[in-house]
Amino acid sequence: MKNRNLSERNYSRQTHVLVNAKYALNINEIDIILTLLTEVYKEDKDFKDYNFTLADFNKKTKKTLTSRDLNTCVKSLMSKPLELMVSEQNWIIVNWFSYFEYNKGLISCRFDKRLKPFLLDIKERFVISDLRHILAMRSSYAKRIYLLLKEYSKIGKRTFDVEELQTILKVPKSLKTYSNFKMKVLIRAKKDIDKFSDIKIELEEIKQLRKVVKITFVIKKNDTDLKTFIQIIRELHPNQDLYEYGGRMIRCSDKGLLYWAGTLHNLSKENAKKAWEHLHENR
DNA sequence: GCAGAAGTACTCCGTCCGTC
DNA sequence: GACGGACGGAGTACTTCTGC
Repeated sequence: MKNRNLSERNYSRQTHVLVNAKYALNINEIDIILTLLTEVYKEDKDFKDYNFTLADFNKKTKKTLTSRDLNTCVKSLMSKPLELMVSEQNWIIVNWFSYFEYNKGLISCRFDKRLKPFLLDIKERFVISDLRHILAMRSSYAKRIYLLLKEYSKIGKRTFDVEELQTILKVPKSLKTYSNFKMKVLIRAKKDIDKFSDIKIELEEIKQLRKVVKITFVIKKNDTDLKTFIQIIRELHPNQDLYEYGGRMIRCSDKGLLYWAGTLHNLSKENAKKAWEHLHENR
């Protein structure tokens, strides 16, 4: 079996149809899918078998999954197909993966071939997402809503019927009640998206009498200031390689100071300022 | 008064983390 | 990598509030 570790790539693309598919997954299930989507390349003609170690997966996602966790997660994932609405007269119900194997620490899997039109050789509307933004979010609904809104970030807003959004997210019965839905889904999603992603959202409720029937998400570029950005890096990526400058890797200490990974010496004040501005601009 | 939103408290279960 | 306990998020149901 050819072994190929996970790449350091963080970007993936999905078609509009796939982003808007109806499915309900928990955090780890979504993270597994989105992590493996970063291994799908634009020029790929077909899906490959992805072979990697559990340690490699944990390294890329900053998780600490055990083989037991993975087993639970994959079993759950394989029992939750997604529903793709290609058009009004054309829908597909399919699993994300055709198989998932774990053997002595080595994981092997392959996306289901039915997903090819939605992940390979994409010509229609698609969404590019940065795995780092999505992995940081704590709510599974935040991850889904982020992808749904990312597609419309250039337009600046997206309106959903409340019921339509609940259907796409496949929320349980108790979250069909708007107050529960707002508190457990919308507000939590806004909090995570504002804090961790490249967009910021505002919620506008459209009512018929007293009933909220539509929600408009107003989408803005997240201009999180440098101070907050440094705080996020301190919290989420302490002592990890951030970027290479002049052949040397730069890291951030848990105190928020940038240092050279090789020598452990702090950057000069001037270099640190330039480096933070570079990281902030390219976040 | 009624319908729907808002708020709160509770349970359950998955995830995380420390230990081995 | 496995295990067990702690913790927090998800889900649920109930009461209170608000506006038509």
